[in-house]
Amino acid sequence: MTETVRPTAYPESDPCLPAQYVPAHVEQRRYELWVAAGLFRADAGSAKPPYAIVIPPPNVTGSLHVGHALDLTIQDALIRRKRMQGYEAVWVPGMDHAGIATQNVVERQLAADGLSRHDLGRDAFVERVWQWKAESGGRILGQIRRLGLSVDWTRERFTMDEGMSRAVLTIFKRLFDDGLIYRAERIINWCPRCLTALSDIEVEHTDEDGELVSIRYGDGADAIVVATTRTETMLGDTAVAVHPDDDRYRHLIGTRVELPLTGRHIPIVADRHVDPAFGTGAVKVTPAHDPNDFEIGQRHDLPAIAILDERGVITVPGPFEGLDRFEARPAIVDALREEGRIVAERRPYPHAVGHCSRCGTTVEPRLSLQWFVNTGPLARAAGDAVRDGRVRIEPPELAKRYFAWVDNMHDWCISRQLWWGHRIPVWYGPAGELVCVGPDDEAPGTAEQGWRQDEDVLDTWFSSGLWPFSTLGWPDLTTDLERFYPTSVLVTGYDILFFWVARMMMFGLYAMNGRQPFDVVALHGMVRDQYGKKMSKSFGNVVDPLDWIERFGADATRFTLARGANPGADVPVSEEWCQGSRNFCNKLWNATRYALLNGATVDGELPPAADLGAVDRWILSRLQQVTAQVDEHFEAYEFAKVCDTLYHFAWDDVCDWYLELTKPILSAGDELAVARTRRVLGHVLDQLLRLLHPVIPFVTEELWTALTASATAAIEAPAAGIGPLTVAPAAAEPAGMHSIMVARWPSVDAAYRDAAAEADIAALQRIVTEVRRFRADQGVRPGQRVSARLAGLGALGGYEPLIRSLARIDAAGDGFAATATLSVGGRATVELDTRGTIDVGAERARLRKDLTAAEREAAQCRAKLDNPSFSANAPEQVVARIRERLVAAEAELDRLGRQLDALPDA
RNA sequence: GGGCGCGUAGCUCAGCGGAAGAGCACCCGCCUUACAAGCGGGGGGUCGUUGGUUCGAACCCAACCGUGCCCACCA
Repeated sequence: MTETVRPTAYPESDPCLPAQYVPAHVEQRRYELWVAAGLFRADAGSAKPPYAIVIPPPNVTGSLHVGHALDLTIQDALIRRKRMQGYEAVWVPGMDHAGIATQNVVERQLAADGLSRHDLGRDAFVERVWQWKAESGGRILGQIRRLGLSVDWTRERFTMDEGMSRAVLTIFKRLFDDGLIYRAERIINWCPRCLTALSDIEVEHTDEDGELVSIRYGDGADAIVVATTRTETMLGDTAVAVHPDDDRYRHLIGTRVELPLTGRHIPIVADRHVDPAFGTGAVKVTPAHDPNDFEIGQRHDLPAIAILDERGVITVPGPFEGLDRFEARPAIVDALREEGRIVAERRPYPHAVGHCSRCGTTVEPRLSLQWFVNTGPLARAAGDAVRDGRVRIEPPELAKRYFAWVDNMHDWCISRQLWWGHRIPVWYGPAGELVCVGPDDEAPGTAEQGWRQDEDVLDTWFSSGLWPFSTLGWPDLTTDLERFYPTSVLVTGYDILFFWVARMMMFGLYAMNGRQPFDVVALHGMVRDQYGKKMSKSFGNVVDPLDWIERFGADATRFTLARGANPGADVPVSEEWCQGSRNFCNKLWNATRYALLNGATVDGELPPAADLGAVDRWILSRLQQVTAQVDEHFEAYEFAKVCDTLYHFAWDDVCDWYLELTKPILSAGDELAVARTRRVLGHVLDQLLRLLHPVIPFVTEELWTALTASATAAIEAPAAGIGPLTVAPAAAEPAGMHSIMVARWPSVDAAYRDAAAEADIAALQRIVTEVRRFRADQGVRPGQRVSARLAGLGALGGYEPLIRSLARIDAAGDGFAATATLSVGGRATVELDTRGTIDVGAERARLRKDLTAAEREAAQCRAKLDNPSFSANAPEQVVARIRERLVAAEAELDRLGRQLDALPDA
């Protein structure tokens, strides 16, 4: 099968790429080609091993920020690599309806028109949210494309779509039937602005300066002093509690005391919860407004008197009625003071206060009737799955946090007094019946018959917790579910380890009969600015990934993020670094350009190592090493190391040395050697581009296509340049579209590991660098020729022309006089004729500096070797290495000394 | 109040028991025929402090100082 391929980023008449890479010419077009060719689509029916990732669904509200870009880049890199490795890789995209967040956004829009959701009514409001979802969601999908993410668009899901809703109903019913979902009156976190219950994780604690007020309840001998930061709740007190063993109060237990301002008398009870050492050792008990007090109330059968309405306004008849809770507090303190009840005021008194994570309003503990998940058994299973190794958390340190959370989880309040979300599938009948409805059930009765459905919706995290299996078709036993569950890895920020990961674990294990939702949880950190500061709008350091994509390209943006991504570590980024990444892409572009101009090819077998020179054997050996390292780092989710390894291999080894070393070879005219090096050059770039493709997909695709296509063209029609081409896919690759996406992931070929070649080229590099350094120290102009004699090259003898070319030194002719000698690695020497070029003062200074260094080195080695404990305890290898160092240092000292003596006087 | 992590070159970080590293920034010199989004060379760190373990410590242990994050129903 053949494909017509048209290289696109450069004119057809010009066989060479332009000197700069322009991402905008490539990215969007290339993405559409990939989608059109179906390269992102997974086939559940294939025989390949499965590899699956579900996208952490972004909230439909808003747009993707740079944190998403990091998260998604990592996943794309994993998916693209596995796809190249021959896995059936599926990446399921989708979005989350984000109940409270989305409802807030739409309510704000309404508020701008002076409307509330109640003006529209429930149905119209929800309709309005769906409209917003379409608009906002479309923007996110566009961003996913711009980032080049290879998600399977045929499998896109939304947490509110029909299949997901069935999943929600199904699991709700099952949990209900198993007694793991219940309805109860409890103290929950209440947001008086959003007017809904919140779960524990939706509450953010901050330390605030409050006031600790000590109030005397009762009078005379029976008086008792309590301390509180929430003075206004005293209106709802129904007891005072003391520790049963507290001698100060033992005589009061069972008596009643007057509650100021109310005329009520409340009992003094004994409860072990009270800490006698804190404050006065006596606690006011307000069962309706404090979780601890609620429990004390339960134990002592105390009434719960609610004093606040849902907006936090005092409802108790009297002088404080109608006051907001924060107005009531000072008012009540004043009133108590007037009565002489205030014993002490401590201010400021710092203590933690909970805030609604969505709007920042101080949450109010409120007694109300809500739905809960009994998390006990679910959380235990979620912990065990990690403890017994079925699920691996990466980095492992973060597992401690996971356990701390999962092992101490309270029951989960799942009902929300919102309109946007999955409505709780419970109906209440005329006689107080309660019926939980599953996906296949009818409503038990009509409104006329007196039946009504629960008004509340479920916490967003309830449906997100089903994501890894509901997106694959659950509750139906689909092929996707069978093939791709458990998913391979979950990639997300450590910030939602509790919010989301723990929920998915609980539900996944429960719904899928003990099978975990994913094998690995790979956690990354937060994107920060170049000083490690958190990004914030008010600080003005927020990076918009689209902005970077437009200015530097999607690849540069991705590379910048991946380059900082070590497991669990925060990722600092800056515009300068993104520029650096852009430069790197451009470097690859130009390296390929060089290769194309010099006839690099991927056609035909790679020559066996035995037929190759040291330069080619060296770069191939390095390639094997790098391939192995990249694999290792990928498997450890160490993307920063993947990038670092490839960056240095590409830039230092390939560009700075290999390409330079091939220049003399390719122009030497030995046809066979030229052909072989062209083949190696083609191979190295081919493999390098493949290794980089997961992280920087666009530029690698563009270059790889050009490299593989033009090589064929050069053979078929060397003179014609590059026109539309007919390219046969290389035999070893899967048939289909010619794309690096379906090219095989490089594997290590031990036959090309070559320690000798690596040592030889390392020596060559040292020689060249030494000469360059000498020239720079001496101020020898780059264009100025210096003649030199090389000796002791050994195996590098054949590379003298290369060395001369790179170091810019001429052969020694008649009248050559060695005036300076460089010794490299105790083996090769370079004698230079520096007459007319040398700066004697500079040379003397250089020699003295080197001499001092050598002296220090020798002294250090001697000190070690003279230490009997060292030779007794240190491993053989270490001792041998120190001996070698000493020998080398002494030889160096000798040489430098003689050279210094030989130097003419200034 | 508990728990976790981090302090290595000006900035961001890698190294985690045997000769102090990278990127960017900085200095010097170069339009060397793939690339000035580039090339060559260079300076710069008693690896937070103080003790300890070891023949040997940036690396292990302890304390302290600084810093960040997470969890938290002691009023």
